[in-house]
Amino acid sequence: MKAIRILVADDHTLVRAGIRELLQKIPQVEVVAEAGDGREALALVKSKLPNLVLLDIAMKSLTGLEVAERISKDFPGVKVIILSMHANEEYVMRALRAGASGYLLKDAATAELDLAIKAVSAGETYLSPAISRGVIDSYLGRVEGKQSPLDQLTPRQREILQLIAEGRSTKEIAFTLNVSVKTVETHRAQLMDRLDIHDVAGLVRYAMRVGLISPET
Amino acid sequence: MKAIRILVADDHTLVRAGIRELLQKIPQVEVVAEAGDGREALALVKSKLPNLVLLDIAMKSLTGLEVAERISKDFPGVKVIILSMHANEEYVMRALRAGASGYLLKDAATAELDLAIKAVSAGETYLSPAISRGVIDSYLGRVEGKQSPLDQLTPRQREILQLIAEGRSTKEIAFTLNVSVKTVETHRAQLMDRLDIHDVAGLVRYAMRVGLISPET
DNA sequence: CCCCCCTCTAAGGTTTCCCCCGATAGGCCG
DNA sequence: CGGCCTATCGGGGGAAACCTTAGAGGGGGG
Repeated sequence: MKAIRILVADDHTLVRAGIRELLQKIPQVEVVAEAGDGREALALVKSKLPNLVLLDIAMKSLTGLEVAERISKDFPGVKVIILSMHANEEYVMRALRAGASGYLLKDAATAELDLAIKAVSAGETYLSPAISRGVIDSYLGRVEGKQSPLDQLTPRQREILQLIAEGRSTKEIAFTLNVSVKTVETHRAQLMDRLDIHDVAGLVRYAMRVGLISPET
Repeated sequence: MKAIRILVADDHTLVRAGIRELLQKIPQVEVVAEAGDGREALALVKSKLPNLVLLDIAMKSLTGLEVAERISKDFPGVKVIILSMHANEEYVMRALRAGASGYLLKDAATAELDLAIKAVSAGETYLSPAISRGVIDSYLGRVEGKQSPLDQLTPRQREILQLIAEGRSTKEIAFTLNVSVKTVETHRAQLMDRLDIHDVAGLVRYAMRVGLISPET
């Protein structure tokens, strides 16, 4: 049986290296690339075509959720496991909706990593015990998923909102996304319109509320 | 030469295991124990008497900073390196004051781990480059130290920072405070200079960190 | 099948704001 | 007294935001 080719994406170099070491001890697993942010992760998925991607949820430039969404759209064969520090139900829901096959807490047992990878590779879904509990509860309680406020934005708008909230200037954003400054201006105007927020400060606070960025970003 | 005996404390099992793997690849380093929270770390220091302790800053029951403080009081021979995700200057200062000999960012290069351990074992102090910069700056600015983050701003500057973070425009602020737009601009420029933050988004996040505003504001 | 809506892209023109310079006046401290 | 810090303003030029308009492409409904 051939090895499972894995891409690891996490913005903290040490954590990433550590995970990589752990993975290398698992037989039939090969780490083919590492990414330090969301955009890089996406590019590497394209070029390396891994079988599975381990995505940290809190990354610069594109969140793990955003990346998961694109992967499952553009590369349906590539499995995604979200790595997160938080058992936040909102995150879990968004992760699953974004097409992730697994959601692993960073304080999971080491053995879970192995388990999760094997399960997901086999086409199943793996959730850390601490959160599958919550998902089941919510399944029993309400089937109707409450929609995230971010759903009122297009993916492009979310992306630009995140970059704005990270403090990037319009020019930088335009350069990063390879579009013109005018385009970015339009997106910003439109997303501000939709959110009914008309200043940068409000955007930053909004982005923080919905988890697009953290205060330390 | 005998091995450096190390204790690793971090509440995320996966991260801890990863770090352990990284450490085991360094010659003359032996991981003698792992702790999942602050209290456990302290107990293990007592029973295992390691030469060096790697402490995550964000731990349950006792933070890494508190643990560091106790270690340097009760076991002055035990060196401490703080591991943190944030280059937050406040944290760095508290860590150093708590007796830590090193402050390592989790997004540090893998090689830094080795470097830091060697330096600290030799009685020196190691700070990740990204933060030693800030420490040096602040050393050059004020030798007597003592700054709770907001204390470096004048009352007027704090007031204006808060209004900016609440999303008020320069013009509105000027009107509210009964001063000219130019005055507000000057204050803003000066406070940005002091905080070394050069965009509104950064100001908003800063204001939130220090509690000047809340996400719901 | 065609048309309309949505999304992403973009430009031109106007307005507003930001930044770099400088300046004055009062308070505080050695 | 002579700095140093704080708070207060202004001018001018360049950069950025804002308003309007619009085309290309995808997807759904009549």
